[in-house]
Amino acid sequence: MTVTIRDVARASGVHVSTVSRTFSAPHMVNAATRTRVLTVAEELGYRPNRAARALTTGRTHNLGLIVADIANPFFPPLIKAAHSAARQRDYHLFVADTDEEPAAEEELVQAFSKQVDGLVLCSPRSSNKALERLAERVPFVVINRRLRGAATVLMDVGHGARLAVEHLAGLGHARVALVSGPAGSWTSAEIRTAAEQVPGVELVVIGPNAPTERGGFAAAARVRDSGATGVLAYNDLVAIGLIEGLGDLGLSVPEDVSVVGIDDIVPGRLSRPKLTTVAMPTAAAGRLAVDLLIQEVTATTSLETRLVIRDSTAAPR
Amino acid sequence: MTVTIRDVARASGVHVSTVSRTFSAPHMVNAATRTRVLTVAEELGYRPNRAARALTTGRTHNLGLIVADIANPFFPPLIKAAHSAARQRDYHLFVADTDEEPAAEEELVQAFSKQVDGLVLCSPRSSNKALERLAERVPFVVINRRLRGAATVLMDVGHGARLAVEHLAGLGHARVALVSGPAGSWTSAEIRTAAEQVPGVELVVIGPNAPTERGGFAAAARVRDSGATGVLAYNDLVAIGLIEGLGDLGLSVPEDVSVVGIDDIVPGRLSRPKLTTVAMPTAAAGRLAVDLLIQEVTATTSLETRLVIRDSTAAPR
DNA sequence: TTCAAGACTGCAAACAGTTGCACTAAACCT
DNA sequence: AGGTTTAGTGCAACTGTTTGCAGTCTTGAA
Repeated sequence: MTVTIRDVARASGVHVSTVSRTFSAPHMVNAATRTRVLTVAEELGYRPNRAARALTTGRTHNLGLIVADIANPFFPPLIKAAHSAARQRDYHLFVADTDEEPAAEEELVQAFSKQVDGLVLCSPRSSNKALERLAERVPFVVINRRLRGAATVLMDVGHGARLAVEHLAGLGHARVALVSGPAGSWTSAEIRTAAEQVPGVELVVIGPNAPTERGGFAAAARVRDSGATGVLAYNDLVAIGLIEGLGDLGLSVPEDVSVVGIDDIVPGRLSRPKLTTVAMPTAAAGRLAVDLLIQEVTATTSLETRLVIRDSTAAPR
Repeated sequence: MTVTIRDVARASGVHVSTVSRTFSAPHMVNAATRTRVLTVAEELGYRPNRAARALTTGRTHNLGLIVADIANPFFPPLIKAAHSAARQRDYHLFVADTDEEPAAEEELVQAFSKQVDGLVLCSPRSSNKALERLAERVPFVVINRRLRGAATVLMDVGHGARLAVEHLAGLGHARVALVSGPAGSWTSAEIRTAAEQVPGVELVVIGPNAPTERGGFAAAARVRDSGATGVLAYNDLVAIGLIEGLGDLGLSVPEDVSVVGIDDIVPGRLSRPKLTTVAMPTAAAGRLAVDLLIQEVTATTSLETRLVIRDSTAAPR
């Protein structure tokens, strides 16, 4: 049925080990034999069975990527970039979704451990010690979370948040609301610390909030009541929801309130007004994580973020 | 290093075959032995190696999903649903992106063939004969394309398009523009045929266009010149681009022109005006495709679409 | 001419599991 | 009591590939 290395060996009159070598160590086999084997293999449609190969070599040439929610617009560009980086080096990529459940995370890591050479974990929610335990089973790199001992890829939201608040300050906003994310989120803390350090603006924190449109929508009244004229939202979805909520309260953006989001997801570019936001280098992060994994280097990288100014910010009235 | 079936066998005083059976055929082993093996395995942290298992059984318990572009908002909900369906039955999912290149498609199918029990191909662009050839190597189910002999999951865009045009007609639009997609697209043809069948409206086709915002933006002038007051766009991105383009020409939606999109992607819900659109059951399609694959049934399914009326359509002036 | 080195290639033992077959006891029938 | 079934377990071959070792054949040098 399926054509194996033995079929190729038989058909080309050499031993299986020679066939094996023409694929995994071509320089060790005579040029003539090599081309003969290669053409026979081509004719027969032979492709080495990676699973079998993995058995002896211990390398599967597979990688895994675990995210909280595939359908969250933040992740697809990251997944795409990771896939492309993996593909370039002839790796295949498992993708998995934890549905925001930390338990699923651990389960998935375990399940993948024998089948991949490494994993990329995006913003993992598991405890430090759980992660340390898992690190013994399979190498991984973590995106968007600090974890000593593991390779990490960070996106410098802090810097981005500061840029955003400075931008608002520069426009003349003296009172800025921070519509924060879920309690205990590493990113949320990072944003807050950075935002607080900008001189000349009074920061009022509103939250915690769900990291969704609804979260933003629900925060609208509190934003209005805060007296802030500028807002930094936990992410673009929150920002979009907030803009809609403010609209329902009769406040328009950017005329009455300026809003800046974080992430630079596609819907932010498409919604009206076009969202001013902190662009996260998600594609770069995905690509880099995969490269680190394949090269087996343990490093901590911090990727730069930048501010994308569009139509949701302006000078206060 | 890594704990194998032999370690478990030794530690629990039975033969490897018994350990093997306690995992893959528990009813064949004595209850007492079974629990003993199980606890030992747990202590040692043993997990069966799926790749090794695949070697003898021929089943990998892996599935593959190939899409044109992971970052296109149309796909993530489908991927997520496919993943969740796979996970429920203890399958792992490879995800791959062809970057819109048919050649990559064939290459990926080949590369995956030995490593998966089946593949899901979303809107494959390869030729019929290429697909037929590939079908010999690995079972697959096709989404959004008719292919005799293969299991297919269709979403009935035709019906959706008809609903959309009827909706416009019902509002009083007598002349409707169809801003079509790329030449040769199955979907595009499907939409057109259906739209033409609605009585009482004059249909003008504008296209082909790139299936992106830019494609829609670029078509704005031709839409204005067509004299149509209602528009059905190839997809939501095109619709959003078109709305922006019309805006730049001084035409507002829905006051001057009504626009309906297709797909019901997230940005359509978030942009202003909120887009009236034909909802595609992408999640259902992903889930179903995986189920068909796992159950190895060859069926042709057509999923219903429905019209979601929001703010981008109204009666003409 | 003889030897050593080098280039290829074959042999066979892994890798981590599964599974048909054979074997042993115990239980069940007449 | 003797034969038959049945449950449980072990044995060993097999899956497709890699790889250390050993063997053969050239080739070049002394």
